[in-house]
Amino acid sequence: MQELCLPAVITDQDLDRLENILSKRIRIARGEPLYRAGEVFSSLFAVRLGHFKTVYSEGHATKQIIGFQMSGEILGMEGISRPRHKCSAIALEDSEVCEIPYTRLESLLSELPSLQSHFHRMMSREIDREHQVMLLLGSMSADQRVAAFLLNLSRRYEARGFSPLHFVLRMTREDIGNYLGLTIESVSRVFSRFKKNDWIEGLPRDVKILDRKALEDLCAY
Amino acid sequence: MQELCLPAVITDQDLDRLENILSKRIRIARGEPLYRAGEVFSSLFAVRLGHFKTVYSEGHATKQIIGFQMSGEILGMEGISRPRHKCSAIALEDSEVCEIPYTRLESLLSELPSLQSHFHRMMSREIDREHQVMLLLGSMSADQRVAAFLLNLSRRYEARGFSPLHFVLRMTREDIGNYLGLTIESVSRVFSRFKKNDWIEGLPRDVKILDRKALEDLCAY
DNA sequence: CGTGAATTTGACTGACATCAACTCAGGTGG
DNA sequence: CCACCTGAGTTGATGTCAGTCAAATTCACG
Repeated sequence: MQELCLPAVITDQDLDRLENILSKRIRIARGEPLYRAGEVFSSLFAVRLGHFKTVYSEGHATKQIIGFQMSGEILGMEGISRPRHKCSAIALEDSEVCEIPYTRLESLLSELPSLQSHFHRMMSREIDREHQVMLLLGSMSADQRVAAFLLNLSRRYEARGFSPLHFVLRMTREDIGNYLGLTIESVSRVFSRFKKNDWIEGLPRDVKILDRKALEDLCAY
Repeated sequence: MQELCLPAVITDQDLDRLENILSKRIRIARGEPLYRAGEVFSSLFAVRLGHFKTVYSEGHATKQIIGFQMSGEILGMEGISRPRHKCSAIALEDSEVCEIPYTRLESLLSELPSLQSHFHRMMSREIDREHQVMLLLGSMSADQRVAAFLLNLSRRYEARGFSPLHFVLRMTREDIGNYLGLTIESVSRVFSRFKKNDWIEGLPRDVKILDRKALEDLCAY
């Protein structure tokens, strides 16, 4: 339940109803899609366990990774506006989600003003997150992008009670590069540079942040 | 009222109430902010007349133009998640908006399921729009970005009943460059190239699209 | 161990940025 | 009415950061 960060004003009775909606759990194996671009939208999903990437694909070859989702985050909000998903959500490891049928959620929102308000904040936060990515893609150097990426993961793990300075990258260099608008090689070179500066260690997948401030200063510049 | 594209199922009585909320009009002179980053969020705004740009500013020098809004589009949704705006909305010409006090909108949404559903689709569409911008910034060449930008404007003017092939750019080259992650000079060079190819004419501000297909093919590549 | 995928590293290239000069339109004041 | 100014836009010369191509290395897994 904490995934939705429900405000305290919601009553136990309300929670029961929400619990009811959230009851259906789904397991997704590593590499498998939770949903695919083109499929009919019908539910949101709350990540319970594991990690996902969401991939936007416009027509032909062009693919863009829109974000990486970890436990407690919501998948599928981009589908609300249209009959069909325009993104795919792929599990980066064996994962588990709760399905939230959208029509049932909507009727519940009408009855629970505080849940409605919470839901709107959640969508708005997604918009805000994307603004940050646009800033990153629009005006940061390769080094700044990777630093911002690491700091973002760091903050999110910290918010979930994990170490903000030591975590495992669940995605490949290719995924990171695609997300940050860089090539694999550039991402790799930046990591090597950070390592040489003693800002991080333990690559490739296992990351220890040694000098958080250096990374922050780099982004702030 | 057509700005919100209200579904037909809403009754006249409902409309009266919405009309009530939307009654307050505000005029904004060219170059003036409708709201500024840091101000307390309290309302959404529906653009009635004119054009705006929304600028995201993180801390110090970094500014990123997030989008350009024209009549019929909604401003301020990024503020819902937080006490204060993180964007500024600046009028690109003398403009007029309707203020939509957010708390009143929220209570109305609870009462009108179809309006609620419409509002969610609107936020989702904004998320989807930003995905497209991320694709553009993450993996398109300078030429493709400018072409995509022109085609996007073209479609939006067409949807409003204006000519899709002849319109005026309300924003400067600097604004366009910032939005597309390019410099002024690069934007200018791309326009010149398009002009030389006879794909467009009538620069600088007045744009006639002569070969829409060429632009589309360029993006689709 | 051996095989293929992921990652790193190096040499070279190219697209866009940077720096700088120039053009043009609009507004102002003499 | 025109000289002047200012800011937007264009164009050219040069520089650089990240992409491309290629090879080496490490890692995961049978």
